[in-house]
Amino acid sequence: MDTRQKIVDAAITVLNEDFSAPLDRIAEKTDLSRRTLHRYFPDRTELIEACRQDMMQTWQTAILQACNSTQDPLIQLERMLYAGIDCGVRYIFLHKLLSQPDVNKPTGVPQNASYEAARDNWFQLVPELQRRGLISEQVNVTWIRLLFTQMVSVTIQAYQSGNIAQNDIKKLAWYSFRRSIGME
Amino acid sequence: MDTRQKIVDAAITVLNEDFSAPLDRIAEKTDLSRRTLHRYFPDRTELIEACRQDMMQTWQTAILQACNSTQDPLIQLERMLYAGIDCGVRYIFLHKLLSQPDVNKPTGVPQNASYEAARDNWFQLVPELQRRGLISEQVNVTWIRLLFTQMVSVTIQAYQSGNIAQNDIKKLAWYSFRRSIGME
DNA sequence: TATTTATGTCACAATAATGTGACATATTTC
DNA sequence: GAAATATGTCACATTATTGTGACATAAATA
Repeated sequence: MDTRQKIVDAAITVLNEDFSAPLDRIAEKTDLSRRTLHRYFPDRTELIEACRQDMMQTWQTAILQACNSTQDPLIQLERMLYAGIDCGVRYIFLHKLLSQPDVNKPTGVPQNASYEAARDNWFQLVPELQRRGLISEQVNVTWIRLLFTQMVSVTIQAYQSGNIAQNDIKKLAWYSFRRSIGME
Repeated sequence: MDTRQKIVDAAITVLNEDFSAPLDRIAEKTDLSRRTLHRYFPDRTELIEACRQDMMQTWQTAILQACNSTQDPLIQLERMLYAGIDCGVRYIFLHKLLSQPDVNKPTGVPQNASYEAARDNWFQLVPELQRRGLISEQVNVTWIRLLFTQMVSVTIQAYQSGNIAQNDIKKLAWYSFRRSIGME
């Protein structure tokens, strides 16, 4: 498997739990030496940048696929949740990273364009569902977005805990999520 | 206000976001010098330990109060959620810390006794509600516990976002939570 | 006011983390 | 098997972080 990707994967996992974790921690997780890690990523910031790119790419692809797979916004929402879960820690870390603007490179360049597009998809979806009366108008869009993100997080933790049947865990997540936002 | 407490508060907030954050970051948040911080806490581990104590104490007090305020387990659950929200970042960080056993001091001494008691209250509550048929037996206890924790997290983020009316935010949290675990 | 108490500033040593060069050893590719 | 490529090991300089002592200054208190 691609070494570079292996490093990014490990970095995403480690940094998601502890953003200031030393690079040794990441190298250790990949079973590579720190020296090798530095061969792929000259310094810490470049590694983080690579993570950001990777996360955005993965998420964008997943969300577009979810949107294009059907016209029904309800099913779109469901598949977006599954997409988030499939992206796993990537999804979590991405949103954590983007919500801490101080971490981002201070370049005014909006490299996020395609991500923004994906995000817009999301934001349009909820009001659409509200118009159709499927989600209560009472529930704030911000609130729903937070619930969504955290539901992905919960699901990942549940996977890791091993205390829950892996088969129906996604369905369970969808059940809890849609009810939490007032559906059905 | 108590300086020591001010430091612990800042530490909990900062370390919750970034566990390996340098002490300067915490000192900065308190508007104290790092030197002063070191006068109260000789080293990093002692500060973290103080945080742990503080968090356990706060949470234990809150949860006991919630339990003793009524006999109705349903209302107990609701008040426990409010208690978690009131504890704020404390609650989040406490559970994050306790779920990473490597971080804890390797002393086999169970200083957590009283906390454990508080935790047991929690764990007895859900099965009780399931017995009474108020929560579906289908939903796993682990899953509920994760949802609970994340709901506290969501609420705190919602507070911070400023996009949601502060008044009814707790009720909203309770609404989303109880529905997510299959109630009503 | 004199004295304690809390805090700040600065300098400093000790340790930890980062990033790089030089060279050895696998591993792959041709 | 030889060349190219990837990785490991070690040494090293640099920087960041940590923790402490010495002294100054501000604030509270007697």
